[in-house]
Amino acid sequence: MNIGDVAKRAGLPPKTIRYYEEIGLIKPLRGPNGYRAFREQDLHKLAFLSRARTLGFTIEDCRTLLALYADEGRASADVKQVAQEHLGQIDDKIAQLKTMRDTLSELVRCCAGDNRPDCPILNDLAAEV
Amino acid sequence: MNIGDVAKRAGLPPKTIRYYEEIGLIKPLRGPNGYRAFREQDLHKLAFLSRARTLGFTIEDCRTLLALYADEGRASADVKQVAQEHLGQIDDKIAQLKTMRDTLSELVRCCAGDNRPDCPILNDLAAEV
DNA sequence: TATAAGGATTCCAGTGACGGGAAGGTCAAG
DNA sequence: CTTGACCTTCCCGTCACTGGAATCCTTATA
Repeated sequence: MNIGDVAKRAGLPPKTIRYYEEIGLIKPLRGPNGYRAFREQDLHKLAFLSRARTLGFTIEDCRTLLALYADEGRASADVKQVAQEHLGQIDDKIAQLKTMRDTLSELVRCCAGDNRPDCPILNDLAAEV
Repeated sequence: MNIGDVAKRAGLPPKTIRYYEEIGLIKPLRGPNGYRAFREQDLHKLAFLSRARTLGFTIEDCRTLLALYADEGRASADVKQVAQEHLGQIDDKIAQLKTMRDTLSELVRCCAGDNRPDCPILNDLAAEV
């Protein structure tokens, strides 16, 4: 398979696939013409990566997860730990965004949004320290 | 005021303040020794920026907001629009993170987390495309 | 007065995870 | 034989900083 085919099948841009090779996540073979020659196992890894990235895992997490996946003697506890830490970070991020949203939506609600200059949003931003 | 003083008062690292000058958000004066000489208005702008960044506005948004703040003849509608667009992006981000969290927490819940290799998290990631 | 600390300066490089685009090689169809 | 669709590598840009090196200025202390 050429990169275009795996790209479609894995749902990843060719650029991303080349990048994943560059950082050592996958190691596709090469044909005599210099083209990458992807095997089913490469596609499988790429699909794994695509899914993991969709769930927000970092590239380093993905590396760890791929290693655990390849390790038949892994403990599910190790996988769970990676996922739980990630989950914690997602929760932190959500909490942070919610705080922003609450403040912002209140400010937006209070703003007349007309052609006059007075604006509670700017007033908030410019509030004395 | 030297950069260390404004940094403390505005709650921003000196590095960030230098960066803000570099991209033209602030224009502090210079003393004869080459040190930046911050006026009250510079501090005020930095506090504004600090607050706006806390609310998640991009640097370009901040630039727009500072310009609107400086424009006595602004329409609050313009400010409101910037805030509303940002609010929309925050909401999108939250929704995306929530989707991740829901999937992830379910996977984590199903994972035994013991010393056996079988793991629903990996099974999900490795699911056929 | 020498010196040492602590702050200031600039400049360069790196972050994460790619994306854009140039310059060029390869392949299948007409 | 040419066209166009692929593929290759290489380098730069993203966003908003952060770290670190090398150097300069100021202030406090021995």
